[in-house]
Amino acid sequence: MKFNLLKTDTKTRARRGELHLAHGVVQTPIFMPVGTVGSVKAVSNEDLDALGAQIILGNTYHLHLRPTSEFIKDHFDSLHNFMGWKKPILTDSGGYQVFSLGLRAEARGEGPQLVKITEEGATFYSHIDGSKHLFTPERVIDIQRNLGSDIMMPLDACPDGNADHMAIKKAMEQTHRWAQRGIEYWNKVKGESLQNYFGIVQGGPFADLRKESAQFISSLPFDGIAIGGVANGGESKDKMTEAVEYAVPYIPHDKPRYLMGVGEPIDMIKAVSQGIDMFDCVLPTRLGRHGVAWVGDEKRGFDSLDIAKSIYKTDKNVLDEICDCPACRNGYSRAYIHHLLKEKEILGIRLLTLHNLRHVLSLFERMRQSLEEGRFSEQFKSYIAE
RNA sequence: GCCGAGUUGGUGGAGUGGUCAAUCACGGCUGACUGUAAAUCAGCUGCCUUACGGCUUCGGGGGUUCGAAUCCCUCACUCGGCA
Repeated sequence: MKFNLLKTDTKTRARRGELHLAHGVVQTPIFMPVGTVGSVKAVSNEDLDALGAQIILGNTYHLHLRPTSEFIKDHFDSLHNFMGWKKPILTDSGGYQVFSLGLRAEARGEGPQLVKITEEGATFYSHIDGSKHLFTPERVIDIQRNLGSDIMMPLDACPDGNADHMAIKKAMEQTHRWAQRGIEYWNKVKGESLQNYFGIVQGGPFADLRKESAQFISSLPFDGIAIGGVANGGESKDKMTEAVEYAVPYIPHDKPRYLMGVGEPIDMIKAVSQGIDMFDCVLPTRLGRHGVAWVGDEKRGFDSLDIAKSIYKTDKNVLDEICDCPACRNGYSRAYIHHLLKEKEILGIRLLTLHNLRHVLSLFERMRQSLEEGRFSEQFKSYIAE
């Protein structure tokens, strides 16, 4: 893989780059829509192309359970062929799923027996049929090799962000040992593979742990460095920003940096100013399905509208006057989309999903453009980190 | 005109003597959602009160009863059937 740094902002750590992958070049900073089970919910590949998506996510956990990575490998050779998506794909490792399954089980009082983490890996039970599975650093690489993604993520231990220092340190150290094993395995099997393998920094909200983790993960020959565990368990926005701040200085400049699971437009602008290149988040798609439209921009401010509320019943405006998404460009009114939501017509959530994805993707287009033209910190001054 | 069935909160519709301010669904309001077990989930939804609690309700009026949305009488209206 090649990561070209094209330009660096003079006032912030923001950078404009180019990620060369087997299925194409990704312009950074970039937002990656999430397509967990091999589908960005409610939209097609053609939609994603038209919206300007350059790379999407798939998930090891879900695709392993169904239809299984072996099925995809044997019958279609790759996830790309299976779903018909020609641009790059990043596959997440399932570490986060193991974490969130455990949290859900705990919330239901089922205790931790649903997920068990040992030195070997993470044992968990399928949410589909209850069958028992073991994810190890090696197994998770094999699954992602079967899927043929452009970027693979390693199995990591992803603790509750509100856990104490000792628990988060323990999870971080586990993540490091698994990272080491993953790298050793990958070096053994990768051969001429064009796939890339990123590392994940953990350490929760703690400066010492984030530094230690960033240094350790950066010392391994990963193709890029991700920062994980910043959007789990409802930490405050400040802690999110601080966690990035603690880690970034110890991540080398010549590797792409990926902030996992973030997020909201204003959080991503801030993180770009902190030197992050890549983002993914379910919010634009999930909120779209839940009736919410993201609107606004850095000039007017950002806002979100709950279109299902009755105040929009007679609103003839499009979702966002300045938006160039298919819903806004073709004049679909808030009143009509409100009606579609009330009727539970699938077109409603589809239009909102298209709109929210475009909202985010066009924000990144503006950030890249402003970086190229040297006015990033001016254009986004209200939203960048101090 | 006669016979029968019915009239419950924004809507549909339970309830057929006390545990009923009244199941439930829809609608309404509020909130949540961040590497997707989510086109999902949670709370509120007669009036007053932060709460405890209090108050007025089940077509109108009257009655029986310690006690009625539930039983009786009557009036009004709705829907069937017969004329």
